[in-house]
Amino acid sequence: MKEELATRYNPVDFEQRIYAFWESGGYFTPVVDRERPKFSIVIPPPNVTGRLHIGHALVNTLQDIVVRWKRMSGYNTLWLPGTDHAGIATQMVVDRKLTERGISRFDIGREKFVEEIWKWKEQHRSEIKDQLARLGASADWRRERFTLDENLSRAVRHVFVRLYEDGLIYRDIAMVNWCPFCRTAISDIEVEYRERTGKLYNIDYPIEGTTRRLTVATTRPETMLGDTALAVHPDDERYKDVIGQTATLPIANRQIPIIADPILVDPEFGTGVVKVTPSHDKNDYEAGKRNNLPQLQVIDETGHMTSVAGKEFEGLDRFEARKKVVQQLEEQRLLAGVKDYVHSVGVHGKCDNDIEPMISRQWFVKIEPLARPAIDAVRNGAIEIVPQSWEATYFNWMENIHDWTISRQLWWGHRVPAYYCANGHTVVSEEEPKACPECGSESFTQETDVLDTWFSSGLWPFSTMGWPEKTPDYEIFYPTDVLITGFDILFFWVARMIMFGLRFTGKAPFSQVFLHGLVRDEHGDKMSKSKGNVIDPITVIEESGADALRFTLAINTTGRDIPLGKSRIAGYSAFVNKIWNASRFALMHIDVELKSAPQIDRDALSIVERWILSRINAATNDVNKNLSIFRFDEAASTLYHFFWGEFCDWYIEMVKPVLLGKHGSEDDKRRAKRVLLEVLDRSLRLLHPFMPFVTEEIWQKLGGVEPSVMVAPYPVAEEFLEDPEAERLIGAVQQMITTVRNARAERGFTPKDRFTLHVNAANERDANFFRAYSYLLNDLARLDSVRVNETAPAGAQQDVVAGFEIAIVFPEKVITQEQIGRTKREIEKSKNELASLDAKLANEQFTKNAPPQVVQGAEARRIELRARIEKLEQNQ
RNA sequence: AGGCCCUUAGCUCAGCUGGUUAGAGCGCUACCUUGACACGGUAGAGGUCAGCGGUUCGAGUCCGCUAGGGCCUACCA
Repeated sequence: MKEELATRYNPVDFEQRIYAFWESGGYFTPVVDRERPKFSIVIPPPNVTGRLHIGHALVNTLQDIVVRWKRMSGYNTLWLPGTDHAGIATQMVVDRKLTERGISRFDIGREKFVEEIWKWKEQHRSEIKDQLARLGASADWRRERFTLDENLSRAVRHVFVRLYEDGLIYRDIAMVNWCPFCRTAISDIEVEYRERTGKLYNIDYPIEGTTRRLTVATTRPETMLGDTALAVHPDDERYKDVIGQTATLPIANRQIPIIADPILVDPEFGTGVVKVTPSHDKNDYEAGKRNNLPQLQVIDETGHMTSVAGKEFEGLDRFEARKKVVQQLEEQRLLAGVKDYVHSVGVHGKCDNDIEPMISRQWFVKIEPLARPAIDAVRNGAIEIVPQSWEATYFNWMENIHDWTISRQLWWGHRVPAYYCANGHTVVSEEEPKACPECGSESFTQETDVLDTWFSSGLWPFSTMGWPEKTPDYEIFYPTDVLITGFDILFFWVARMIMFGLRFTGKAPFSQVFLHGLVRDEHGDKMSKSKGNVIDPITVIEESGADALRFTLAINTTGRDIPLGKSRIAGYSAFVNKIWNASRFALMHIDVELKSAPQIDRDALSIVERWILSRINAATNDVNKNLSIFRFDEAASTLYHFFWGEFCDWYIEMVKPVLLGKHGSEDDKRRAKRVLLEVLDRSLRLLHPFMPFVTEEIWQKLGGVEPSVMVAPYPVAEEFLEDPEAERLIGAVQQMITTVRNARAERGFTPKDRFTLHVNAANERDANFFRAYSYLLNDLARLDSVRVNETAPAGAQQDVVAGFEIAIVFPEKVITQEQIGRTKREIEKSKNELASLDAKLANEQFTKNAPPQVVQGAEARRIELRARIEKLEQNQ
């Protein structure tokens, strides 16, 4: 035998050593073999911007559970890891670092800045890898990818060119969401809306040639400098007469038309008059186009006022300009009122600055033709979303999808593969063109915009496999099987992968999507630095071990939010400790190695052994079933209760007398050791996907054939291990033991006091069982003897347990008040239940309509209740 | 405004196609240092399943309404 397990469970002692053992053994790497059934999955690539948080710990734990389970179940398994260049996020972080050093990115220029990011990226990539390794992620690091790798970049250019040639990518001047802080356009879904209490300003616009004024409400008075019309509803009686007249725009003193627009104006809302600012509001932009209104840009791309806004406003920050406009309106007595107003404001999710709608020239993907097949794929079942309720959200978004703004005015990312020749012609091609096909010019400048990060991550499942080349990896491992990710990136990422995958590979990139919930604190609140409830996974791993963290995450993953707190982790850390100690106990007695252990002779097993094998078989069945439907919580819970509640609490206690030589023969002992080894081995293999480190550390001591538990076969349920008789009899023994312990505690006896237990068995087979296995009752219920089918003396406490009449003979008749009250309550409860059962069984509708087993169950229960009531009444 | 989801023990949650006595973890109470484990063992207390109505022989589970909460999308002059 190998050296023994350490006395204390201390994960820090072995987790990193074990990970190195796996990695050097090459167990994470699948074979390149087209014949073997495969299972493949790609990681949602973390951003290269920093430390992994608890959400990463969750998503990667879940993936690793599935991956280890599939690998052990015989699949040629690939888990492909990697990182995302995360355009804006990464550029922002590096920019900030430079600023701390007193350097502006504009000082060093694009090329140098991008070099800086690459340096920074390289360092963080390895940190991310290390952190995933600490978690136990069995990803194939030999295939690690990065979205800016040469191969992946080629895939991006290829897709861009094909979409352009198909007319699905176009360049246009349009109103987009602009972040004045990041100085780039962003797409609609990158805008987050925040409820905010602002002000609603009522501004009077004098009508030219009259004394009448039209009052307009706005939350953004500074944009009035760019107004080019006022609008009313054509059917609004109040304003019919002013349509076609002109109003004076205050401050700017420009004349603007009063127009009618039924789309823009809701006569029920506010004053029914709207100011129209085509350059700085989405709806006004559309209205401007409908009515041929001029566009006046008064705010620039940095959020400052332009010269168009007027001399005294030029260069002012938009919020400063707001104050100044309000002040001037007040002075001119044109401010009709100000009130607090709660509305939602669009901010850029990455930097939290207010979005500025802005007209600019951008690249777009015409998305509707891509969305249609992606909707169909989910609708016809080619892709299954779990939990299914997310499908509604998916359809709702996909069916109302808007064109995707893909260009970003950043330096970090995939540069748009469009080239402009000296004569202004545009050439879109994967490589820089030699000559312009239109004019023959050989001088080109490449588009400076880069692509939205999600454009490249949308190709992730196949670009990482070598596509557009038909590489062996692509042919073997694509499409992938499952995608596991958070619901928060359903639109950003999942939907885009489906659209691109279908269009370019002709296949759905995965057949199942599991969307997990958000990790929250133990009270269900969002984790945030300001609340101080953030749990750092690496700290947890250092304190409690990766296995405890993983198990806690798994057993709380239901498809909704996942509450996580210190006390929970402590609870499952106790479980890992329990596994450790139970294994230590087992290893003290086990004296053969797995690889040389003799076959178990099924016919020679004791009932206790048949029972535990039947139980682990049921657990095995349950775990496999639940893993296949992503019920990580159920699978983990089953293992928890099997190992602790059945294996430790009952089985180990039941075999102790045999192992310690207090009961049975040497043969019995040898067989008990063999079964103990069997159950421990199966348990460790079952538990391995959830807690890979501790199971490996222990399993190594068992001397198995395989070099690692991670490549040992995952147990599958076997029908011949099911044993209803053993479950019935051992179940009865357990209930009897509990009943005796209960009576002992309630009558105030100590564990040293011994009693006699009488058991009545209706048939000889059961009677023989109780005679042969009386040592179980004697030992675990602390009895002096068990009498089978003998008449119990008067005064014994009678009961019916699991269908057997029992009687406990106490050394003296001690009945406490507690006991009397309890018996009364028990009798009353049983009588109530009996009454309702009687009524039920008397009802023909029930006996006729209910399934036979339900009726039979009710009848059996009635018989037991009657017997029990009779016995309990004798105790009074 | 539209959609999705939630309301079950003190706390956080399970309860799969409706079927015996509604479960778990943590917390709580009492007892126990028994030769794997006090990160332990044994026993126990604790629930009108948000409310109302309906379908059914039977509802925590299905349907409708009401109240409260969360999330997403759209809009907000």
